[in-house]
Amino acid sequence: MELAQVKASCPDCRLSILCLPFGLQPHEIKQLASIVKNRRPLQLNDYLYLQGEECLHLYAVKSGSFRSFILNTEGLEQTIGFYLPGEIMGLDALQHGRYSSSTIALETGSVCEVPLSRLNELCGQIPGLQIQLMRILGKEITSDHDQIVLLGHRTAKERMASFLLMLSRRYGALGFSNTTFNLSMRRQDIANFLGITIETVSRQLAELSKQGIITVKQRGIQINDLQLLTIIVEPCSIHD
Amino acid sequence: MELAQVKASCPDCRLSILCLPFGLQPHEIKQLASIVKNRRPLQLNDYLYLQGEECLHLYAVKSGSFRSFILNTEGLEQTIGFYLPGEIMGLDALQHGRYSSSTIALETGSVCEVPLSRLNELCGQIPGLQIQLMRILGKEITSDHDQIVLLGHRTAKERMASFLLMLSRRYGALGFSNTTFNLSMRRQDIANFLGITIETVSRQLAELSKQGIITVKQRGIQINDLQLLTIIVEPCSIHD
DNA sequence: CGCTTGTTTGATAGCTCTCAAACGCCGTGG
DNA sequence: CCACGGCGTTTGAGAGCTATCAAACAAGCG
Repeated sequence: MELAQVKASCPDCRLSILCLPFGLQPHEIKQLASIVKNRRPLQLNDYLYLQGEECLHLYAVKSGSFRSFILNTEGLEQTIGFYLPGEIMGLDALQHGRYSSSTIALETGSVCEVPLSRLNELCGQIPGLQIQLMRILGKEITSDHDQIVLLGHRTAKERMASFLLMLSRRYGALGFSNTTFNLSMRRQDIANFLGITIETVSRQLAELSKQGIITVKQRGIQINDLQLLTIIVEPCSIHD
Repeated sequence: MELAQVKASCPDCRLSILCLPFGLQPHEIKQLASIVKNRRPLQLNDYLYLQGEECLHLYAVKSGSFRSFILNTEGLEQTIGFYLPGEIMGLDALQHGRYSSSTIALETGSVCEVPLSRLNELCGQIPGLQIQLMRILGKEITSDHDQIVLLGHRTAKERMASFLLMLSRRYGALGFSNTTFNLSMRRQDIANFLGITIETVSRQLAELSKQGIITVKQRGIQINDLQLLTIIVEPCSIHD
């Protein structure tokens, strides 16, 4: 039995400025909250949804973190992305109404469940909600494009630096430290996401650590020099 | 002076089943057509829009083909995707209202210009249009995810085969031959898109040609064995 | 015909993968 | 409290794929 199918409280949620309610009037946020439900918390390795499943809901991360991945014909996982609080999951189902990836909890976490049909109705009534949904979709697209550039044109060191900077920015935007954080994913997940092997991830982290740019303690990451990390990603040299 | 700023004729357009009008009622399609304008044709290497420019319009390809790319801090182009007739360009601007990539004509072609503000209004009035726009955005996201998988986990040969199959499918969907077509892009564009070098593109095409799977004559491609090409992309082996 | 641009082909170097083994953390159980 | 085993991670050595560099080749055009 579902225990926690209670109404969400978007008006009081500290994540609302990153999430669907952004830019809406208080009464509109209440309308939105009325269709959103809190799902029972998920534990490590619980599936939020499965690839191929009919998509009836989008999900917003309330707490914890998630990993989405695609299974190829050989049955191998290929990690597509990670989700942190305030981010929307399930957007890849909008084309055909079925999730084209699976999403799994990387740690204990909770999500808000948004019924797709009700959301579509509400978009017709609240122009600002439609705009914000478009913005979120646009963000997904631009971040996918960034990932395409990363995978197409970056070395292992640059990928690793870029990954750490991306997490730094996202944690920072959430109000957490942008220099000290814990990785919620395994090395294997990072490697798969970056299109390299876990050995290469390990070696690049060791290298950055040896240079003093970061400090690594298991899942714990401390960035000692954000600027150096940025320079690795964007050499800014002028040779064409 | 703009010469061809005439109204678009979505109701008569053979691409409408692939494009924004899909699923709409005839009178709704007329409404849509009333806000869409035909822009003057573009020639090879004409820019449709520039990265960083304010986004006032989305564009649908009417004829020809286009390439979108991102300039990195070193001034190097990184090709994000190619657009064929019926496809929508500019979606990556929905996040911030500015194009995050540039798009350029690969040959003489024409586009339909869709004012973003009018489109948003119309989405509020026509639920089906909002749905279809979501579907198109979802398609962009899933195809970006496919590209992420390709760049993250595929060899040069698999990338080349996958690229040809993708074009085959898209040309087929347009009613053209799915086995014989001309590449509108240079080898350099293909290489950049696939995250490999032009020499590798050339070698892989030569290899596929030597195996008799395809026949290459300059830009002309003929696929002699679609099934073999598919097997290269999806080995379907069962080892985990 | 010569120039420019784009493509193909060849030889070598280098980055990352693969394979292998050691290491460390952490739970369980004696 | 400590031994043990499982899992994830780190480290090392060698191979392989693709990039790089170089030059020949083809096509289009004045």
